[in-house]
Amino acid sequence: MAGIKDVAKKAGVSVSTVSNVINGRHAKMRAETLKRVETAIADLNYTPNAVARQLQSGQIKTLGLVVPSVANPFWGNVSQLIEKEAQKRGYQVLICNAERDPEMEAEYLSSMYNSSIRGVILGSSPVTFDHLRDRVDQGMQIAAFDRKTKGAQGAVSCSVSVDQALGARLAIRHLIGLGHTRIGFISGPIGTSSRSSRLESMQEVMGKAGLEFDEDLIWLAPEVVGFGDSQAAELGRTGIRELMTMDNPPTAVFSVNDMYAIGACSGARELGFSVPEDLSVVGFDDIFIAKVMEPPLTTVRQPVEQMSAMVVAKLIETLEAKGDVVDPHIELRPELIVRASTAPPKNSG
Amino acid sequence: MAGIKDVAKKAGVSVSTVSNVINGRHAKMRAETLKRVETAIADLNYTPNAVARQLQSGQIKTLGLVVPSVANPFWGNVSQLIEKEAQKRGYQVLICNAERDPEMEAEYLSSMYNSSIRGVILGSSPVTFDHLRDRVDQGMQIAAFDRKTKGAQGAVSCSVSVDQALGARLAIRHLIGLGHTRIGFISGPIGTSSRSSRLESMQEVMGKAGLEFDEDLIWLAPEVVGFGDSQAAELGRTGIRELMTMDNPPTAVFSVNDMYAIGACSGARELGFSVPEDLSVVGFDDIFIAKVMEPPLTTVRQPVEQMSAMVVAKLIETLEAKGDVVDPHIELRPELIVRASTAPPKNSG
DNA sequence: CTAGCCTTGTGTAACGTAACACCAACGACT
DNA sequence: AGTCGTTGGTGTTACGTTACACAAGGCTAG
Repeated sequence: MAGIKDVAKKAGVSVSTVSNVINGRHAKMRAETLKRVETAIADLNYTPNAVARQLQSGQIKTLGLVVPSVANPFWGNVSQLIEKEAQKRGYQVLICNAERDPEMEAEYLSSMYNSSIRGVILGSSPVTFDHLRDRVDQGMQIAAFDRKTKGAQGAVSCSVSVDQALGARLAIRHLIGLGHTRIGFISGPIGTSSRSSRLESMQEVMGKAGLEFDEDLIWLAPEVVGFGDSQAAELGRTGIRELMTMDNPPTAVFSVNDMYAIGACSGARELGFSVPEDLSVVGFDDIFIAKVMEPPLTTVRQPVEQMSAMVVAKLIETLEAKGDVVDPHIELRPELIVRASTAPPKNSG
Repeated sequence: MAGIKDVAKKAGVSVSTVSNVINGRHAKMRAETLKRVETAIADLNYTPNAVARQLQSGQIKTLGLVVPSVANPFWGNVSQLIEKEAQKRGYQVLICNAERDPEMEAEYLSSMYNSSIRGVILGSSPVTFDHLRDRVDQGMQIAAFDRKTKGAQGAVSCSVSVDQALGARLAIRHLIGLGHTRIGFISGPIGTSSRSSRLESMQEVMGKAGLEFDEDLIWLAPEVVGFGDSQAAELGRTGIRELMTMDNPPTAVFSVNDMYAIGACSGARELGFSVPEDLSVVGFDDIFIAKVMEPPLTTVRQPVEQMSAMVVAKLIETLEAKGDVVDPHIELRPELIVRASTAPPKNSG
């Protein structure tokens, strides 16, 4: 409860002097005065009020981070990496679970804006940015974690992402290379840029390979506003059940992320199919579970450590730069990690 | 950038009037005045500055949440549940990953204190509270999510947890009931209250059952300051390797949480042991993966939805209450979920 | 006719800090 | 002796909001 004034009084100096001490500007200060102030601070157990500081300076060293849900280990991991990187640079991070709901997203951004936060990382960015337009106009800097600018209509000032299309290509080519021709796709609603890229790229690769692309093999979870990712595995399970009980089921399936893939493996097993003998499964992200599950999951790895470090760097650079940031849009290459959940289809082997 | 003054000028009223409008105190206001103010607000795209509000009121509707790491799906899930519950009551949540490091914990608490946050939920509470004593003395209210007051020395003002000892009892009795006599324990460093409760209870149950408790069967990960939970599965894998390559390996293992259990299953498989035939594994928490992994994991479930709702309620009540809170310490019953990772030991079957 | 009371606002002092301009004392130099 | 520069500070304003006391004008009642 002690304020700078109390310290000043106790030390017998002015508030300005105390302020100078707090902010390390004691170069031209007598050692004795400095010591008096420091003792007063210690005696009163004084710590500067961050709120008042902020109001005065107008600055705040906090970054916003909007993710679908930290209940998904991918986003949990990313959140922690981003927080750590930001901390290194003296920034805090405010994590928000927006559950891919544009309305929540808009609300979080407003609330951040009102708290003077001016830099936000969007983990899973929406297809359109209309709902964030006002914030952008007010000067918020938005960094995207999953897309390049395409379609962002100038709303995004920097971005770091994996080449989504390449990721899907790697996955599908791998399956085609194994001899699969009927390949399914399992995903939640296509409400984000990354998801639509992955699906489109899959269709393209199959087309180029001269394979028929059966629309029935695309399974999308029903559109629910505000679902967390905790149910993603459940949805994957439901999806694979519907796909595998069709007349002409797929022999392989590409999941939009590892959570759905885990669910798909589990669901297939329940129906008596074994992975990879009866069904090959490829995921996306390479969350830690992919390696330790049974069978270990073949998946497309995103280099999250590198990506996290880079978004934080780019966003802070954007925030602090006077002029333009060099090379604000970075796209990294994902990597296919082949493990044991994929194999040639039965009848071809 | 528009402030309340700009609005006042534009609407031709005083700042007080604008403030009244913002805060919904327009009961005794002429409709025409109200409308003028509202139009001015809309025209200027004005939104109140949260920082200034806070400074003025001294109040802030934000709760701190300190967890080991949101990279662990258990804590990711809990974080989201707590955030949701807090939101219902008009509070925001500031999530911090302290990685079970007392120093980080202390730093986060200080930083929160300086930002006027007065209520904090400690997800995984440390064995001692010495490093937080100063904050408590300054009036911060701490809610524990994993223990009753025992040992908290008055530092914790409310708590909601599962009966840790009961959870361990359920797990060990289940294994004993199946005929196991050599039961291992796998965990990270015993740096938290919940972990030591679980281990102690395990030893007690085995003693009462007349079973020898072999100290060699306790595997603890090496003490590393500031490890996240992302490596927990890896550690479980390492742990089971060491245990299973002993001269007289265990036939069952109780893991301090599901992450270690997943790692243990994976590590056992790598050595050629199958779960549950050669080794039974019991986890703790019941994270979503437990259900979908292969084999599905037998584990002790914590009712996290209920617990999350309750801590938030108790903490807010503590914060807002004038007097004492009724029944501030709640202990819920965990539940053993028997799935397929446990079976009778080979030689007994 | 005036005291008293509503109605509908207004003016100003906080909240805790940082920035900026300013100032007293003293020695050195011309 | 007067001027200048340096050292080591000080006083005040502003940040954007809310709270609280108060005021102008009209209406009512005795």
